[in-house]
Amino acid sequence: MRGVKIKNDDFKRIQDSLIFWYQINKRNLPWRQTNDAYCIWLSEIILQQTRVNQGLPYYVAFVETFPTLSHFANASLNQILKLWQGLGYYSRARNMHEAAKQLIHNGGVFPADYNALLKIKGIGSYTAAAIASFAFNLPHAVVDGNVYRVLSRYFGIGTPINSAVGKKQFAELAQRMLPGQNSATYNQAIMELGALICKPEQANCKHCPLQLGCYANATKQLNLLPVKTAAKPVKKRYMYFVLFHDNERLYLKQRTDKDIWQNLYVLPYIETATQQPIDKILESKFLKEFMEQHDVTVTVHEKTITHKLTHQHLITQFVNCRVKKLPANNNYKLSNSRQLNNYAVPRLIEKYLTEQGWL
DNA sequence: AATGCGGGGAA
DNA sequence: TTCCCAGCATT
Repeated sequence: MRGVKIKNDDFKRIQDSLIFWYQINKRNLPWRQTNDAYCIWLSEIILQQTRVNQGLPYYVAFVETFPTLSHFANASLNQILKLWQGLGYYSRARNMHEAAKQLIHNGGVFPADYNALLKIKGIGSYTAAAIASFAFNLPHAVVDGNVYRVLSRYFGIGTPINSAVGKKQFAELAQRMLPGQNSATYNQAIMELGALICKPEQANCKHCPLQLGCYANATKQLNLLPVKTAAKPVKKRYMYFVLFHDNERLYLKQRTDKDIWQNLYVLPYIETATQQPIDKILESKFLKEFMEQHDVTVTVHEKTITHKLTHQHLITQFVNCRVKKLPANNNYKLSNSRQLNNYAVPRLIEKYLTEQGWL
């Protein structure tokens, strides 16, 4: 990588090129039609680690269902989680709900100040800058995955973006790059360039407004930048879910541990340290007792389903246990098909229940 | 500084 | 398959 020597003269040209390109090529996205802090906040949280195409329908649904901060704050967490279902990283929904209640308690307005925004649950450096910029037109540079990519490639900066040093370096550079005028448009522009042109793979350099002067383009190192320290290998988990039901109602359990899917509902399950033949699971205490006490019709879903999360792979298998009448149980919540619509469940469970005709 | 947290789209 | 997405909280 080349040494980072940047003349301030370069900045004006880069800023103007980016903004000019953006005005012509920007996507028409609903959160770009507003400067309402609540809507900006909602969109930014939804878009954390989430592509626009995936988050867009959720944003529309949330604005529709909860038009204002106070609507959002007054909803129940379960209601919010249900609407969030399928989007992942559910702590975002929990943090938003807490933040909303807190904000309403303090008068119901978002602070027009970067450091005050930073104190709000679920708002980190990126989101604080985004809200400060897009809602209040304050001069704070956003630094997200797009910005890391564009800056590291253009300037040839090889500092790992997930190191403390790298974060500081890129944050300072991004802030220096920020124009005094039109900073909000510039922030949108550099992210849009990263999303549409300076993509992780197959960057479209031929149509890039910054191709002249771009280090990675000149040296053909697009695939080497940005630098990121290696991630840990994914962990494997083995989970066996059981659909206890009587055709009318089924058992659900809400997850409470600091683990995946916190606060969401799942079917009763057992987890094992290693993969087990399903017969072994059927003989386990978990199922055996139930089968001895009831007249059970067992149907095993023979194929295992691997549900891939970013940091762990869940090797799962489903068992259908039908009884004549499902009794109440202190460990589980009874739910019929209609009530099921009020409980947020992980995608994995949603798919199985849909397959089985419950959703 | 390291770790955990979802789900899906693109190549 | 692999990568990574408008990141953040916790330890």
